[in-house]
Amino acid sequence: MKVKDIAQAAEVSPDTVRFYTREGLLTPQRDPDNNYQLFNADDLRRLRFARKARQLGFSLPEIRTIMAQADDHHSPCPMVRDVFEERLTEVERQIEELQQLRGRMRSALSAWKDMPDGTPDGHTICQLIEHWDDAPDSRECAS
Amino acid sequence: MKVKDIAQAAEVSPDTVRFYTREGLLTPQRDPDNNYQLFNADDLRRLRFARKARQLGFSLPEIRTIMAQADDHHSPCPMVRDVFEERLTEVERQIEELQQLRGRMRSALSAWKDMPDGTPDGHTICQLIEHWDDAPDSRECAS
DNA sequence: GCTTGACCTGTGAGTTACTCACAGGTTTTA
DNA sequence: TAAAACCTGTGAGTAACTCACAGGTCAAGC
Repeated sequence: MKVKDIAQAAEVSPDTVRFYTREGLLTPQRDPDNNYQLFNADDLRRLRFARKARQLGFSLPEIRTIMAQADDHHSPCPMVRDVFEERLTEVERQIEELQQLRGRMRSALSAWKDMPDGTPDGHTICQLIEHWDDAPDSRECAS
Repeated sequence: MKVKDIAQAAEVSPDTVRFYTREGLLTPQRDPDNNYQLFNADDLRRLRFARKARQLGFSLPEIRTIMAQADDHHSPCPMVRDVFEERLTEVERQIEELQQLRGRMRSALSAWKDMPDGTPDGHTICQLIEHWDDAPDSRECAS
């Protein structure tokens, strides 16, 4: 398989394939004639694995580590589970944050709509935003 | 006010102040003696406005445009509202996505915990991830 | 045999909103 | 007066790609 083939098979862009290769996640053979990269079924499995791991929130360095451990016949289990749980916590934090943001945005929009003719002047808008209550996460920053 | 003063007043880092200045969001005077940047109350208002707009999801270019329109005595209203509604939609989409991700992660973790001794081998983990059902957003990609 | 188009190669830069580092000048404090 | 704390501009680093460029290779049609 050449770049475009494996890219299509894994539903990613050829650029992503090249990028992953540069990053060492894929290590294709070379066609001695033309120096083209040749990917095999194992490369495809690794690429698909990488994509799914990305969807689950693993970073590329993490994925690289997992793959390296698997290649060395070590179980990447404990590490994977740790990272996984960290990621879950992070995802939950992000959901909270976004939900709060959504709430603030909705009340801003309704404040907007309650305006006399629905088109306040620039001043009013600036005041709306300026008098926004300071983010609830300003206290978290100290961590 | 010098950099550190305005930074403290707006609760941001001096680096952020310098960055915003570089980006043209702030246009301080200069002390002719030492070339230090001198910020006034208006700069502080702009900085606070920018920070709050950022919390509401506006990008720096958007904020720059809003401020420029306000400076020209144009009402930035319609644009602001449009951007705002787009951002709200985007935030809601992100919440959905993260909630689905959370669901998938939780079921992965529980599948994990149901394993015989809680420590499956690398193979099992890889299979867990490899047989992950392809992201629900793979259909959205076509847009 | 030759042109055209699609593919390949490596590399470097752009994206976002900062953050950090560096090297050197200035001001304040002890 | 010396050290600490601030200032200056600039350049690089962050994550995970994406895009662009310049040039090499290959398959198909004429």
